[in-house]
Amino acid sequence: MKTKLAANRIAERKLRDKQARRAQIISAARRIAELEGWSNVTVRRLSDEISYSQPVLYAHFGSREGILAAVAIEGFQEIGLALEKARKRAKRGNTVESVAAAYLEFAASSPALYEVMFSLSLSVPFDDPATPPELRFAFSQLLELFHGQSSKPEVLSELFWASLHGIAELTRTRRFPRSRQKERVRSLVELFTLPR
Amino acid sequence: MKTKLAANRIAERKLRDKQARRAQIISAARRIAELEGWSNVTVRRLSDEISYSQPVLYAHFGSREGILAAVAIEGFQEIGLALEKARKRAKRGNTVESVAAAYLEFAASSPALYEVMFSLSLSVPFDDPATPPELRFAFSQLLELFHGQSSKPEVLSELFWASLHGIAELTRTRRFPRSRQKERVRSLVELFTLPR
DNA sequence: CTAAAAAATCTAGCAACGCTATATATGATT
DNA sequence: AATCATATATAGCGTTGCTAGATTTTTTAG
Repeated sequence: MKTKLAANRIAERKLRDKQARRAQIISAARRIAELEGWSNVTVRRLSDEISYSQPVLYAHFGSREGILAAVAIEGFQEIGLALEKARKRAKRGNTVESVAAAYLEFAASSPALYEVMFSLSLSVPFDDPATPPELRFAFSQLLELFHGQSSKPEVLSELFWASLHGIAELTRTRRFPRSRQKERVRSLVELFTLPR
Repeated sequence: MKTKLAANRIAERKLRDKQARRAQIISAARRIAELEGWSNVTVRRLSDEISYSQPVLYAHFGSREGILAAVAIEGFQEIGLALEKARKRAKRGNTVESVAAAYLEFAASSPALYEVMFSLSLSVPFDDPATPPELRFAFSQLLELFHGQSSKPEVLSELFWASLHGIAELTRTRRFPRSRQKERVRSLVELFTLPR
């Protein structure tokens, strides 16, 4: 009897260790990516950083891409929370602007994270049930914005999302000069808050 | 004297050969990318396809990334021409819709090409003089659309471009269901043709 | 026409990558 | 304390981008 309880505690500790290491790996990947780009996030480099051999990483994530996917999902969770916060904080009628600003702020402040969220081919439709809940939650924050406002809230929020993504991406890759960013956002908000 | 002329003809022929091979390489890269994805476009594979050894490719492009960049520029040239055609063909007042459709059609019909056009870090601002003319021409087609229409044509066309790019990208990576594509485009056109 | 010079091309190999079969060490069980 | 299971490491495979050096081909010049 006593042994069973002990075994349980041991199993729990092992689980904790496992999760801690998983978090370490993800965190190291994010840090390196943000500082040196994703091409420097190699399995060898990560295994160095966490002082374990390579196969340990493969036990956790299966592949290098699995690691990136985990980081991407963390990113979707964070952007979802950021958008929710922005939406709830905003004064009535200001939600679109507030959310747009939060979205672009997120993309600009963690460019590598944002990059991996969309460069990966984990690529599943947003409304698919197989889609990770973090993604659905993030998108639901955009949906929320146009819920009562329009006859086609899905279409409008997809469009809004596409616009934000386009701005974020073209800014990240330096196609857009940062100088006009404020005007761009102002125009965007105007377009999406016009009476319809 | 005769020798000099002969030397000239030889130089010309060499130049032609060189350009032909360059075109072969770019073409092979595009074909493979479109059929099997960019990860299968390796320098060895390309050197096989054109029946030359690897160093020849490096003499032409300097690096694998150089090859991709050349493909990307070809892509910008083509999309520029496609947009110009669409703009000129359109009936008065229909230009926005026509160009939007052409843009998305281009992205959808050559996804790998479109991917490399934006995934690369050749990344230079659009109005920078160092930017390849192919890019500037493509963007000028969008600028043209809002030239008289708005007080800030740059901002509006940047916004339009971002929206199109967002839609293209989120469709390419299957985040957007194709089913609503028509409605998305209709809404987009509405937004950008509203009296302002 | 032939030998030297130049240009074009290939061979062979390096370092780094993702990934894994196999061996070894560590920890739990009886 | 001996056995078993689990965790971890070593070492290596095949492939990649890239390049130094050897070799062949083409051009030039006597």
